[in-house]
Amino acid sequence: MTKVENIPLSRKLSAFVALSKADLAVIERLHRRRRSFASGRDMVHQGQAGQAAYILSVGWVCSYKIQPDGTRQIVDIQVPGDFLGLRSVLLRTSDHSFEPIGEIQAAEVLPGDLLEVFAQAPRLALAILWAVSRDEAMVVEHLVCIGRRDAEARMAHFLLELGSRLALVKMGSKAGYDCPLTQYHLADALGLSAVHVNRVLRQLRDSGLVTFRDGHVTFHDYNRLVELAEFDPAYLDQIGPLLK
Amino acid sequence: MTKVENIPLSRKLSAFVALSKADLAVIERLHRRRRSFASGRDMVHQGQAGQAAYILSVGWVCSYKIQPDGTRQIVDIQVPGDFLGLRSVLLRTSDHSFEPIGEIQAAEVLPGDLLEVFAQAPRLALAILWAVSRDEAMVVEHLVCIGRRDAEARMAHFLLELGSRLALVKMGSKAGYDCPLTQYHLADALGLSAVHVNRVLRQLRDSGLVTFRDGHVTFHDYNRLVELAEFDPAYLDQIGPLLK
DNA sequence: ATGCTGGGCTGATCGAGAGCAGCCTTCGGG
DNA sequence: CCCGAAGGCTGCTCTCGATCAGCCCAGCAT
Repeated sequence: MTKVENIPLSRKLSAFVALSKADLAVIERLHRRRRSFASGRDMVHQGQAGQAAYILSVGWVCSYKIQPDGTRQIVDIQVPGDFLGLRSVLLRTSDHSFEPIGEIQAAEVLPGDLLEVFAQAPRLALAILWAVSRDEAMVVEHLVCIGRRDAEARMAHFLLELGSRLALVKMGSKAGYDCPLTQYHLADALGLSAVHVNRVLRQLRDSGLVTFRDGHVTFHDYNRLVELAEFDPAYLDQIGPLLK
Repeated sequence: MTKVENIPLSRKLSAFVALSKADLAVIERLHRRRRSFASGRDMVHQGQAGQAAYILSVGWVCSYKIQPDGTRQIVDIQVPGDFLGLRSVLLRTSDHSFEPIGEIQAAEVLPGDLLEVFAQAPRLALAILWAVSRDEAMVVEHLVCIGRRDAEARMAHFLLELGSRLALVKMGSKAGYDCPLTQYHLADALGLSAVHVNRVLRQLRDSGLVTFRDGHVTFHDYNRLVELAEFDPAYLDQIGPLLK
């Protein structure tokens, strides 16, 4: 068993709140029901009822919605330390599906566990609420990206955001990060065709900004990329006043 | 002062939970700090800190994000009974702006009020949490629309969703509803140009599906429109198991 | 009365990105 | 050893929707 301080969720929250021993103990307890899921097989399928939530500890997951015509839209990517499916605990049925990208490990969280956290570790509960708000802010930013930016900016923004999120859990830096996504994932996330994703990636590579290749993202000129993407990490970095 | 049962928030929540006398009393108390806002003047500007949240009682509001290049994306529309700005209470600064569409009235909600609700009316608190989740589900659906549907389907979906939401607070039906939005609002919400919005509206009108004109939306063939939009109101209608 | 502004409407042109078609490489399984 | 599938890559054509330009009408301020 990894040390509590190295559980991705601890790392992520620690970046914003000083976690007490008690908080860490609760985080550890939350991870008691470990589950593994195989690549590609949906963990939760849209429309499914009575779902648990999870805390992702190893691997990546994407949450998406499928249209009747077969096209899909990836709404969000989860990386280690992220919650997933919290909303399907509150609503009866899940409104979207979750697909593991590669083998993953996640801790199952039942409604009862949440009540426990809220009762025993209010400070941690607040931190979780904050994390949920942040996820929501990310979805909103994603919406803006798709609605109002061109393909190049979308891609740049997406890769930068992932970088920032991974940096929080020590899995990436301004130099780059490992990334198990395929170009199809990128297409489904950004509302583009796979073909066009390929071209955009080449464009970005040719202009010396960023390389996406062989499961690795390498930033060549972080600052110029930020500029191109109009990437403002404020919505990722800010901490709530209630947590200070 | 209107009767509590007719406050839009009561109407909306009543559609899903049986509210007790005590719950209604709390709702009434939440509406004690009434504010009016003039058309077009942002109530909250993106980046502004230390904001209150509001419960909208009269009029419509849109929440949007402005890009550096001036284009804007409307993320969501609020109609009577909706919360707005709840997230900016939890995060330090608001990540988007709110613009009243026409004169509006809203009740100010301070962080303290929320704590009060959670302490005194846990059932109502759950209902609020549910409402927030539902709002989130709407944003996700919006994202899918923009990412993976063409202009016509987007428009149809948008008008239908608004219709369903308004029906909840008795301000609309399958026949139609009053709608203060301009074609510019539609454009900014759907990620289209105003010009194209106009064309799409004409198309929908010419094919006898729906008319958007003079501040009124009229459905001519609700079922065919639902089909065109692939509109599935499941994400709007479902109630959480915890509330039953 | 006259201009001005906001909202709606239309035509013509242009371009980003979709769709289609096909090729290459790698990798895992019979 | 071969085959097929998955992922990546490229060229060509075509379409959806952006952009530009301009007109119309109603309301209102001067």
